[in-house]
Formats: sequence, structure tokens, C-alpha cells
Amino acid sequence: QENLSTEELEQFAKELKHKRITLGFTQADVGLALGNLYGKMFSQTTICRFEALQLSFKNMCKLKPLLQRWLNEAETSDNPQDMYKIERVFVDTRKRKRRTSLEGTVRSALESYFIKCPKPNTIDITHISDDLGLERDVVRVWFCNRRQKGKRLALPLDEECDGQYYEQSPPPPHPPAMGMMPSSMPGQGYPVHPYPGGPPTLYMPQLHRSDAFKQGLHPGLVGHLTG
Amino acid sequence: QENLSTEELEQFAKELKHKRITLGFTQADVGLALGNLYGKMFSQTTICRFEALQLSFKNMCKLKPLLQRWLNEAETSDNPQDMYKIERVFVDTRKRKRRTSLEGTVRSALESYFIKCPKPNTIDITHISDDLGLERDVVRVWFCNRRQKGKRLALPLDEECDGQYYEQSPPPPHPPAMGMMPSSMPGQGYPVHPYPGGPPTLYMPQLHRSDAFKQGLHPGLVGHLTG
DNA sequence: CACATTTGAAAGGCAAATGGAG
DNA sequence: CTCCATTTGCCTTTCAAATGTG
Repeated sequence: QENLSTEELEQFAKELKHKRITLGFTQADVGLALGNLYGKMFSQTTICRFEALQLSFKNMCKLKPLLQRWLNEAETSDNPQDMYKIERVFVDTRKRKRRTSLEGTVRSALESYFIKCPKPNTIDITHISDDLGLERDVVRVWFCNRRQKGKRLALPLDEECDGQYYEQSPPPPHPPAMGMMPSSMPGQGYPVHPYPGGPPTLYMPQLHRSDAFKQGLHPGLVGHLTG
Repeated sequence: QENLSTEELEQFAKELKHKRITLGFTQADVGLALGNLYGKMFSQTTICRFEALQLSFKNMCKLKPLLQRWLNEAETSDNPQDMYKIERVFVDTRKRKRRTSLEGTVRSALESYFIKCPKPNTIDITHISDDLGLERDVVRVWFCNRRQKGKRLALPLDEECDGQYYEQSPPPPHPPAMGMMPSSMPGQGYPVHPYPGGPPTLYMPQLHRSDAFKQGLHPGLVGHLTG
């Protein structure tokens, strides 16, 4: 959306967290408020990630303006309590479908269908969804995701180097598969400016290095700030 | 509150989870609904624990009636969506104080005060709370909890046997310090009826045995059902 | 559809709040 | 108020559901 630097993001994330806490809001409150105010709701998880710089750079940039707006509003409001009693507007401001949670039993059922046929056609899917009492689309997507997962599990055939060999240096093996940096950077995935003064004191969670790409995915912003 | 058996609780927890999911509610929804309907709100976490039988027996019994009521209501409601748009009634139905979250900086400040004086008197507390911009009571309670924590850490002076020695059998050392069973039971903390038919199939999360009492506390219901 | 990415429900860690006894 | 046991929730993390792109 905008053109932000890593520092700006860090800075803002910190500010957001500080003011949020000072004003007495929880991450969940904020996520909800975004929905009530601007029609795009977020879960507490997402707010948490934003504050911890665990989103992709692009994603961070996208969310910042919204949060900025909320922050302004919250700060200037005479009576911050106002923002509490906002009601949940599920009506139609909800854009994203609510994440459906599948029960264990249903999940196993799907799994066994998958074993028999990992790539069911339209008819099959209809059949399955009827059988399990799920929406057709949920089933379709489940199979897509399931196949994706299958691939992910297929690759890591080398399960040895567990904190023994190399700790940090990301060597060529396993091209980290991240392609999200706005400007093309060689080693890392962010517009990394050389830090103008030692490692930023940025509070960083216990980040378990050495198992960087669990799912072969985004390590988030912090991962790149270890120096 | 009532007189329930472990089986009944297991049974109900399972039913609750199943129906909740079928009706399309999240744990958070339920917790919120309890607040809206009966004035006592709960967090997603608590509902989660209930479903997973991770609360103390007494606690489970206390919550069951409420959840039962919610379930009935939710089931019979023609349009379950109704329960979505319930607004957050923070007004005054809120009984429990919102948990305040302390920032890292504030936390360290408190910590250093604690080192200097673990047991500040009324005056001291007022002073500290003014200094940090916190409610007096928050500070008071913090010190109470901090002292409690100190004690907990003081005892475990034997930090060796880590999955090497004995795995299961809870031997006399470290009397588990749980005193919450309604009827006095010898070894365990629940009204354990001999199971009328093999180990109950009860789905159980990956329960990391062998580190039973992290904080020296309630292992929850499931812990007692391993046979 | 495949593949990359965003996003959230549920579960886990730690500790804030509460309640009873002294 | 304190101590201590207990209840309960904020924040975090995991796994995967949903979305976006080609």
C-alpha cells in the first residue's frame, strides 16, 4: 500500500503496543474494533503478529494504515470505554468466511477419502460433502490444502542436521522459497538497511532459530533482524 | 454446585464440543454468549479447557450448568445466527476485573522494586503505583503473586531426573499439593469410579506426561484417566 | 488445479485476579 | 493485609482453512 521502511514498521509496532496497553485494550479488542470501525475485522492472532513483526513485509505494510487509524481514534476519544461497547457486527461487514473447524471424526473421514483418492472430481466432492454434512466448498478446499501439505511433507527427506551442523548461515540447500520482497534482495527477504547503530534493541520473542521454515514459510520480520 | 460424576462430565464435554462445532460456533463465541445471556463471561481459553477436561473437578462442575443452558438455548433457537450479533455488554455484567497486561518495562521496574523490598507496606505501594502509573491494587496483587512465585521456585531444588529415572509413578517426594476433591480420595484428586469398561475412549490431547506439575498445579481431569 | 500467502480457531505458557483463613 | 490455593485470561504458537495469483 504505502512505501514503508523496516524501521518505520518496527517503530510503529512498538508504539502501537505501548499505547494499546496503556489505554487498556487487548489485542482482541483491537482486531474487533477494526471490524466495527472500518469493516475489516481481524483476529487477535493477527494483531499479535503485527506487534511482534511476524508478518510478511507486504502484509505489514497493508495493515499498518488501518491500525494507525484505529490508534488515532482511540487516542483522541475522550472516553475510550466507548470503543468497548461496540457490538460485533457480523451482519455483512464480514468479508472473509469464518474459518470452519473440523471435528476429529470428520477430519479422519476426509483423510481416508484422501487416501483412496487424493484428487476427487466434482461429482466425488459433492458425494463426500453430502456424506459428511459439509459445504461443498469446504471439502474442495480441504482437498486442495491436503495436497499442498502432502507436497510439503514429501520434500524434507533429510532430517538430520538438527542444531548440530550449522546454526545460522542459510546455505543454498533448500532455497527458502520466499518470494515476497518488494525490491529484489539477494540473501534476505526484506529491504534491509544497514542498521544505523548496532542491533536494534527490538524486543524479540524467544525465536527458535534453527528450525526456520517449519512449513517452508515466511519467517516474519524479526527473523531477519538478528544481525 | 451439583453432584456430577467424572463420566457425566466427559460425556457432556464431548457433546458440547460436537454440537458447538456443528452449529458453527467457536469457543470464543460461547464464552461471549455466556456473558450476554447470563452475565458471566468467559474467555475462549476457559471454554477450551472445559472441553478438554483441563479444569479442576470442582471447576468443571461449576461451569457445566451454564454451558448446559447455553447449549439448550443454542439448539432450540430457530436461527442460531441470532446469537452472533449479540453485542458485548461490558456495561456492568462484568464481574471479574479485566486482566491488566503489564508492559515489559513496567514489569522490570516492579521486579527491581521487588528485589529491594519484597514486602512493601501500604505507603510503599502507593508510592510505587504512583511512580509507575498503575492502580494501587494492581501493584498490591502483583507483589502477592510475585511472592507466591518466589516460593514455588524455591522448592524444586532437585532438577535432575528428567525423563531418565521414573516416568509415571508419582512417588512420595513432592506431595502434589492438590486439595480439591469433594470426597477424600487417597492417591488421586477425583472421585474415581472404577471404569465400567476399559479405558474410556476419551480423546486426549498429546498430553506431555512426565512434566505433570509445571507450576505445581492442577493437572486437570484428563491427567487422571490414563489408566 | 497448483502454489504462495494471508489469516484464524484452538491450545499452551505464564501470571493476574479471586477467595478463604488467619 | 498476608498467604496460599485456585480460577481465569492475555498473549503466543501451531496447524490448517481461506484467499489470491497464474
